[in-house]
Amino acid sequence: MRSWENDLGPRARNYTEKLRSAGLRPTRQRLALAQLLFGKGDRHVSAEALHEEAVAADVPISLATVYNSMHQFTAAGLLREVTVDGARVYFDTNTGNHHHFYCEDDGTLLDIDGDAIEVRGLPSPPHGARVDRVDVIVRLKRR
Amino acid sequence: MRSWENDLGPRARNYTEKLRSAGLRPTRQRLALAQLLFGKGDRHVSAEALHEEAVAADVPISLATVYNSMHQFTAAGLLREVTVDGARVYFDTNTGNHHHFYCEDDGTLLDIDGDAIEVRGLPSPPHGARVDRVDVIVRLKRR
DNA sequence: GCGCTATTTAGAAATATTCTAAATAGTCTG
DNA sequence: CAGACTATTTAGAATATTTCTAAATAGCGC
Repeated sequence: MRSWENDLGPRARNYTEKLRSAGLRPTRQRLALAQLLFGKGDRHVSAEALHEEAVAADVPISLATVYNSMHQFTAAGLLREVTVDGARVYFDTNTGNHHHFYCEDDGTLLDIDGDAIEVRGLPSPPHGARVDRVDVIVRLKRR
Repeated sequence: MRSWENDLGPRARNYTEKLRSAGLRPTRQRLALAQLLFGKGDRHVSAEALHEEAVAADVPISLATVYNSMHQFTAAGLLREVTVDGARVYFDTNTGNHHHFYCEDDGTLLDIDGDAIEVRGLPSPPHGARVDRVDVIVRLKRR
């Protein structure tokens, strides 16, 4: 038995269902990514980093598939994209109401509970547009 | 007399002073960019777009110089970088307290006066970090 | 298992940005 | 204003991230 099969373990069925209800076939690659992403706590991860994790866990997967899957997960509401610097996109496993601290020095992200924050005085959107989401990014520097 | 010299016109001295007080030599390229950027109202512009404008105005300038200058202007506090989607960086001539509407359909940016908005309940930053800036991005979709 | 289609893949391509080192242009001095 | 000194600009190569392509593979229903 190969390692990636072993690693999926008894939880595999959970993600199988999760993917199926999102309308995504539970392939080995998507199951492995789901496990890495949702297996333990909220995460902020780049495609490149996730690919490295998968490879390190002996899951054979290409970078293109990681990108494909991340976008499919995002479209299905399983992930959210976070853009904080022009350089790369992070995928956030927390899809609930929340915002972010962004540490400009080391590029780390930290969740801020959405219920803790209130944004007042927002002007109404221009004609013909509706508000899709409000993102608050608190940019940090080392003191 | 070449066109870019002509185009700089009587305002050139203003930007000369503006650049000098920012610690930047008033070169022809920087003067032309300053004119394009600050000549009329607040703007959100990408390096590529600004380069095209300059070329269209018969200002001989390379894309590398546009990038260099934008970063120098930003470091000098004359511009601000705005990141809304991973694809590119916008340079914003409004360096005051404000936020943005971002139209996801066509990529346009619109300023929101910073005094109109209040963000309440912000948690204190993690130990050793200070808040550099709070960015509010209101993402819009067509209705 | 068979066949159908979705998915994955390697590698090329596209896009945005940065780097390099050689040429050019401001500025200061006399 | 010529000469020298250094900052700036430049073309083009390099890098980084993400997307595309079309060929191979793998789920899944029968």
